[in-house]
Amino acid sequence: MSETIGFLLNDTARLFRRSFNARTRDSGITALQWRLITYLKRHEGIRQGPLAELIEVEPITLSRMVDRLVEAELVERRADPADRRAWQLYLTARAGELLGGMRATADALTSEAIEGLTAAEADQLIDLVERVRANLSRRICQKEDEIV
Amino acid sequence: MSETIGFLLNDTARLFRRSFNARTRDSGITALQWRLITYLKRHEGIRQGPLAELIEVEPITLSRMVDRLVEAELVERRADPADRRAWQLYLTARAGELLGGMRATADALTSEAIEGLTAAEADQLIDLVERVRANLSRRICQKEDEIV
DNA sequence: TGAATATAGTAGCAACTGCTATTATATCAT
DNA sequence: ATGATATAATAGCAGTTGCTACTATATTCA
Repeated sequence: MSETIGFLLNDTARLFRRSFNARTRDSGITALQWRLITYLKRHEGIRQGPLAELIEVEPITLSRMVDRLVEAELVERRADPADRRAWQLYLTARAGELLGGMRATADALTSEAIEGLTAAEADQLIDLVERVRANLSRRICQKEDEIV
Repeated sequence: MSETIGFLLNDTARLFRRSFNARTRDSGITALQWRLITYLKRHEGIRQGPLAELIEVEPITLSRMVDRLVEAELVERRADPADRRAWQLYLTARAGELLGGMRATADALTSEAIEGLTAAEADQLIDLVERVRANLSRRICQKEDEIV
């Protein structure tokens, strides 16, 4: 049964996404797009590479998410004056407008998800998952090759 | 910060998948395909619908995973003699051969993921995530509509 | 300065996921 | 028995994710 943790986390994360997306379908924005926007909110002007590293996805994954957000007029790419290969990312005014409602939705979903957990248990959940993430994140940085 | 749990779970699950896939690339089988096979191992002859419900994905999602596994000659669809709309799913001999190696890989990855956690903490992690999953799963079954 | 190397980002391909709509078959009610 | 409804599975469309390979630009070092 030792594979349970990985599958369990995967299932739970998927249910989270599904629930969030079901509630925000009208807005046309998904859970993961919203997440990207919240990161961007605190790092305006960041380049794609560092942002990809920050949220631990591959650059190409981020690139495509940005494509869609630009298409939806939520994010703006501006040329980096210091490096002609790079883009700097900025939120549009429209993104700012969306943030409030999304936040309320996310808060409500989170409350429902941790229903029945004490505050201490919720804290511990976060702590434990963060430790697991750190373990896996370290592995990824080692590129898996050295492990065999 | 209350959206953290959802994102945290999502990130961690993704890192899990990535790590697993990096180790099993040679075999040509992904983490999620392997998971489906382990379920099938214990429910041979099950139909697609009930299996989709069991692993809590949409029927169409399962249908496509089965498509690929059939293509890879790991799963076999047999017509249900009692219902001409339905398929019964069976593992092939080839799937059985793969299971052993995969299991070892999954076990190793799990150990690394929970490195630094005591046995009690690992148990608690599973317990807490399962409770969250149950909360979300209940929501999904209510179809989200009644919640507004 | 000019060649080798590194970095920022993207293209093609493919797997996973779900929504809405559709087809084929089964069941139920009249 | 037949018409209405329900169920099993799939088709089209789209978002997320990552691998490998590639282009364009920057940096380094010889």
